[in-house]
Amino acid sequence: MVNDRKLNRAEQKAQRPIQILDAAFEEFIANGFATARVEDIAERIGVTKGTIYVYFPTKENLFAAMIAHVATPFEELLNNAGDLKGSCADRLEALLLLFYEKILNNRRTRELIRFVISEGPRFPHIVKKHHDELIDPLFMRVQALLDEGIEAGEFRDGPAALAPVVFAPVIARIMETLIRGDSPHVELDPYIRAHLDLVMNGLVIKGA
Amino acid sequence: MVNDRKLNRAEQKAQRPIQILDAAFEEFIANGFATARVEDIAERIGVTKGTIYVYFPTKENLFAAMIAHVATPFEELLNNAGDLKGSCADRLEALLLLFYEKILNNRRTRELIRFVISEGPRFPHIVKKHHDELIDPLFMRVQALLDEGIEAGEFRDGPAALAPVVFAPVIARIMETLIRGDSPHVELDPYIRAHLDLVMNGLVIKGA
Amino acid sequence: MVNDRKLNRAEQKAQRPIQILDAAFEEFIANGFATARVEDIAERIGVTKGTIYVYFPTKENLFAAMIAHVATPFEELLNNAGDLKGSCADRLEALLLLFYEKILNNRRTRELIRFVISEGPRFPHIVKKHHDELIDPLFMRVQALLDEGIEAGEFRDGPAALAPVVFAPVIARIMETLIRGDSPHVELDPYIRAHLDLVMNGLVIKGA
Amino acid sequence: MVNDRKLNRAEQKAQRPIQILDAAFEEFIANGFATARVEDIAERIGVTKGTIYVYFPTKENLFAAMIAHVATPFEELLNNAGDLKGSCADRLEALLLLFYEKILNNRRTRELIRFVISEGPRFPHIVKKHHDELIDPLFMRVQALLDEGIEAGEFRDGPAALAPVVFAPVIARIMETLIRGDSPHVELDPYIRAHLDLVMNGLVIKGA
DNA sequence: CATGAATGAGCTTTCATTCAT
DNA sequence: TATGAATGAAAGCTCATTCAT
Repeated sequence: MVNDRKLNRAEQKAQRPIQILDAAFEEFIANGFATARVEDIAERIGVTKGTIYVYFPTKENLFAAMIAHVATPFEELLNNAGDLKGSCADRLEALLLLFYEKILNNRRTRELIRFVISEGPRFPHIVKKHHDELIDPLFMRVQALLDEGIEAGEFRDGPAALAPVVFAPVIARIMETLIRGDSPHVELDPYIRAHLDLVMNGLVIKGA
Repeated sequence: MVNDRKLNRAEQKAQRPIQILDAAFEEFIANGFATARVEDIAERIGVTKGTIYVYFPTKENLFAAMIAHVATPFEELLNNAGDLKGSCADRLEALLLLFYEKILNNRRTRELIRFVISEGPRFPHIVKKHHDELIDPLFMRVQALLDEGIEAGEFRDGPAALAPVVFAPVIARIMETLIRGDSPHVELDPYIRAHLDLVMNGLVIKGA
Repeated sequence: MVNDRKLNRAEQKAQRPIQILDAAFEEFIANGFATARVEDIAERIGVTKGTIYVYFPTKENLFAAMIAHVATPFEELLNNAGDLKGSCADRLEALLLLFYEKILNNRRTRELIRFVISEGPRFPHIVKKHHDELIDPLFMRVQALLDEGIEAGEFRDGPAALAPVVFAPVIARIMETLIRGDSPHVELDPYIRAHLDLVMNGLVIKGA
Repeated sequence: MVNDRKLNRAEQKAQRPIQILDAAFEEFIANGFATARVEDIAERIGVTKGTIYVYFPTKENLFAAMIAHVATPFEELLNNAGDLKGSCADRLEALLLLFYEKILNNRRTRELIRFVISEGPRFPHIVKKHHDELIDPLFMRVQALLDEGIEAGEFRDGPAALAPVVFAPVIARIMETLIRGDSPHVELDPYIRAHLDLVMNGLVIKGA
């Protein structure tokens, strides 16, 4: 019991920075960097302003730490993307579906992209980090698969085999979600089906 | 010359609001709504803070007016989009090229989209207006062409014929431009070619 | 006709300062000196800010001129007060009634007193002027009549024969009107009757 | 001494709002609501602007709180007024003397009346409160005593028995004090004597 | 560690005043 | 004379940040 409580306290303290970062995430997406108030972040977890400054020296610093915090799951995503099996077309399809599930369908990743667009001009390192650690690896992953498919004679060797274009509908859907929230113009399932259908018909060599 | 001077007073007055809106556009995209300073907007056109308030009662009001100001060219765009000729495939291609030229390649339109994403949560009417007057008409225009192509037997009647998916690479490219500025990962020409290639191969019935 | 119009124009110009002072009076009583806006004063007479400054160099100056303007009728009041006839008691009664009619019942005089109280601390010369030209002469007038009545054996020679006390109900009624506006606690007629009754019973020697 | 220091923190915090209200009182009577500067209020107690806003959300709010603060002593006054003994005439005299002492002779009460007159048009709730809680109860108290005296055969049953008229010299004297400050036209003692003398001679039935 | 009173720089907004026309 | 665009000195208010407890 005593042990338990001690552990809890210690654990609770260890949790504090994470609580703060989570609260900061919510407050920053709701209000943007400039408009969000440190006091409101503190209030979300039932502490006072001063406490935030125990853990983070400035608001800017807190913002950067929050970005790093919510960007963490990417590594996992990129790792999972390596385990696919089957034909190149099957793997491309699986990869795109994985992106819909892990990027679009994940609030943190989605809102991270909003930060990149809205705060990017004022926080260039966020943009750089976002590309170096998320976008570029994703594109490379897709491009590698496209190249492999061409080599294997599965995909047409045309200009169409450009990762950013193949990937574009995922991006566009994220944007729509960021802008419209949860009342989309077109349901997600038909959207994904149309995306895959277009890519498969546009890329795959029919006779193959 | 004499004429120039004669018109000066009246003209300058008529120009002032436009000067302000243009300056506001620059300052707001550079700093966002909350961070932009009214004084800096004034300085850009060589007047003082007070002058801004002669024309716009509040900063928020100025922001909204600026949005309306930069959104004006849309009407022109949508009008131009009606004059296309040729097969459905040709017209779809022409339409997409027009979008690249008029939307992606137009700084105002591009940055307008950044505002929609970054300030949307705090200015919901901007989002609504943007959709009602820009996005929805564009999608409807594309969808109408897709439907016409299917009816005419030019396009496959598959799930792929979904306007947002066909249009997605334009959106994705805008996003990349917003984020990376003028140093793109992939050059624009090959990107466009890949987009059109994918769409044509994915949609058009080959034998036709 | 031509003559008529010319005269009108000239007259109209001569009227301008008076129009401004009247408008200033209204605006200053509605909002106080600090809160009243020069622009609103101008608007009341259908001109623009600049016009006010053609006639009055500063807002403060305008305020002082307005005070002098609305204080003008006092001279007339004090002159009228000299023409009374009859016994001292009759003349005291007539004098008090005259005050009710000319001071209480005159919006300009009433509001002038509000200015003395509310702006007095910031405009000491208004207070001085108000006393030298209005209050002191009035008190002296009343006191002279009281002294005359005592001399004549009409009034008791007691401490009660103090002008400010005899005059007090007029002042108190002005205050009530300033504060409550047009919905008095007690109607004016019974109030005046009570005032005169008290004074006559308190002052006049019954057997006389 | 030790005690002094121990209580310091908690006490100082508890005192802060009162310090602010007292400072606000001084600044507002010196300059009026519109002209008074929050920064000057802060300076009076050796803090900065921001501190005021820790305790009061707006200047207007501070003003209203200040009014409530200085109006507190009224309750005490009205309670004291109930303990009088003796004949109706004696009690009336005692009551009027009490008013001179507690209302005229109390700077807070006096200046409160200035606020009612000068800021009343912009703060109607102050006027209402002032009447409901101060003026009306006072008049009712006086009127009750007058009625009792008439019933008891001590006072004449004439129109003179009107509380506002009987009370008027107190009001008028307050006004004079507000306007002239500490250099009155007539000394207070003879003024009060004249007031009581007039009332007693005007009201009391001599033979009684 | 956590608090929260206090700070002060900085921003929006107002408005008396000026001046070229 | 009259205008009204422009000014700029305030003033109210906010909030990231500090620090004694």
